[in-house]
Amino acid sequence: MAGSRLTPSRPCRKMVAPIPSPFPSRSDPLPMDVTEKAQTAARGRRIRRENVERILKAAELVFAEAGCAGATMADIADKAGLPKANLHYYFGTKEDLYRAVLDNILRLWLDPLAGLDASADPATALTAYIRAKMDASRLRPNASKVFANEILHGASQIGEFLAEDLRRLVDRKAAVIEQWISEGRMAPVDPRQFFFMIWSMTQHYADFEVQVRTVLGRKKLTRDDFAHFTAEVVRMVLRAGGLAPPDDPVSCTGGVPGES
Amino acid sequence: MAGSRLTPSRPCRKMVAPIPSPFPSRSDPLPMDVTEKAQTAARGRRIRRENVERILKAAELVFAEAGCAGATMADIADKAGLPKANLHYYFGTKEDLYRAVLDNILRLWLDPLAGLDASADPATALTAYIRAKMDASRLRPNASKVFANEILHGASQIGEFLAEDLRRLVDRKAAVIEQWISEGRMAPVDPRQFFFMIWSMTQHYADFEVQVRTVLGRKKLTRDDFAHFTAEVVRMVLRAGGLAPPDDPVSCTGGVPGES
DNA sequence: CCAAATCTTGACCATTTGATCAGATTAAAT
DNA sequence: ATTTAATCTGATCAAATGGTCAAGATTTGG
Repeated sequence: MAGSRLTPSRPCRKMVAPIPSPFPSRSDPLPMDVTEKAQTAARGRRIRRENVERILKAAELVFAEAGCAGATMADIADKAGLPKANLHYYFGTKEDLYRAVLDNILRLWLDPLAGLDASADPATALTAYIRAKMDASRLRPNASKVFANEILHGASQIGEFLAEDLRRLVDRKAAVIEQWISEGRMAPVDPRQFFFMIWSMTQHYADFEVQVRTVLGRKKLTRDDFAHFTAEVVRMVLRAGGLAPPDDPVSCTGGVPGES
Repeated sequence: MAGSRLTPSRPCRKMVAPIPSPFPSRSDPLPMDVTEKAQTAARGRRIRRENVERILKAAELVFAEAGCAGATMADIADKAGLPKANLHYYFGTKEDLYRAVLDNILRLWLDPLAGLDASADPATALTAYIRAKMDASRLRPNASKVFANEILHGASQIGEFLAEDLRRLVDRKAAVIEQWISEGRMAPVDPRQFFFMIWSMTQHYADFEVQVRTVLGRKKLTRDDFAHFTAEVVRMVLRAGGLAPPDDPVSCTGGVPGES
């Protein structure tokens, strides 16, 4: 279990906490005994699986709304419909729970980009990528917010993820962009800045949703609103990359598991 | 003074707190007596002015690093080099201090966009705007982070600012873009989405600095790094708006007061 | 130089909140 | 059925933290 007895370690306040491993770790259900048969059990035990799921869902919501420090175990417990002591039973500490929520999100984070293939048509591939990201912003805004919050406050929990997994993936995909450029199929751009552009623009619609909504004078953003945003983002990004819009064989919108 | 005796009001946790007025309010130094001669005094009293400045600076840093809920008065006091009780003397509550920090930032927020003039050359005007925003991200990253954090968690403190001041300004400047479009000087884009693009891209370099730095493998982002980012952002945004790069009479970088 | 106003600050609360635990309850295994 | 493992949970605690206060120090105004 993580340090918590002797060193309170100030859960989320200053975040000098230990940085977790990059990916393969499964950090949520540890109290079974000490993490040992957590793997086998995580699949088997029905009750455990259901409760873990419920807690993670509630936690993502609360962490998104209040940040790591602002979230309270009591609030999460309420939203999950379980007594507070139960959260500590499944997840040792608040920080452990926070990390578990982050873990889920990280997994989700790399997927869309991983699909970018050099052999595809640039405009088509990028359009699909942007759509996937916009879908994620629409369907999993809380995941995006938790991630944004973590980065915003120093990424002390996911430093290794950024430096290892994400960095590697970006290196690989930057090569794809560079290849397209060298083949004359795209305007010359710094591939990494190009990715930053796509990330910031698409995530903006989740992280800054309140601002978007308010400036637009909307009460609530609808599916149609998002369709418009998506089309507009695609247009602008493609032009930024010196690309004509793809033939658009069919306006498939991809899709992400989703929560709301 | 704000409610704190009977209704703890949970400062930053859930943010159901009262929304401040849009702009003309000066919410920082109220303990003098009850805000009355705050205005005249704020200018006069030397000690007060210096301490208020010191506290605000430290507060912006801590709020940026830890968020509103994660920040502690003790930490801010340390960074400001003053005893904690002193903060409560100048600013009533933590929430008041947070609002004062936000107030400063909001003022800073509208300025660059306000300069966008319809009579100017689109490419030149937008380039200047983007540079101003990138300078702000480089020189006042903490301001950007505090703002981002506030939006991310529901903007309960600046709802009125968004709905009134910012909305109005955006409406006015969207008209400028639309005019340029109708004059055939820009590609047709949704002006508001275009602004979102500029905001998200430029603020990304402050709010997500850790990610940018880590993915790029840098230890620290230099002035040159930012110059490169800026050039790249300008290029991409202009292309997105169907604009050729401006003649660039002189590569003036504008400038923002700055803190670091 | 005196008095009023302003500022300073260590000591001190009250509340919040993460975390623990032991006994009760339920599910799984034999 | 009986034992073992897993789960539940109310009560409780200790630390962290926002906020208060009153006495003292300093500055300002006349």
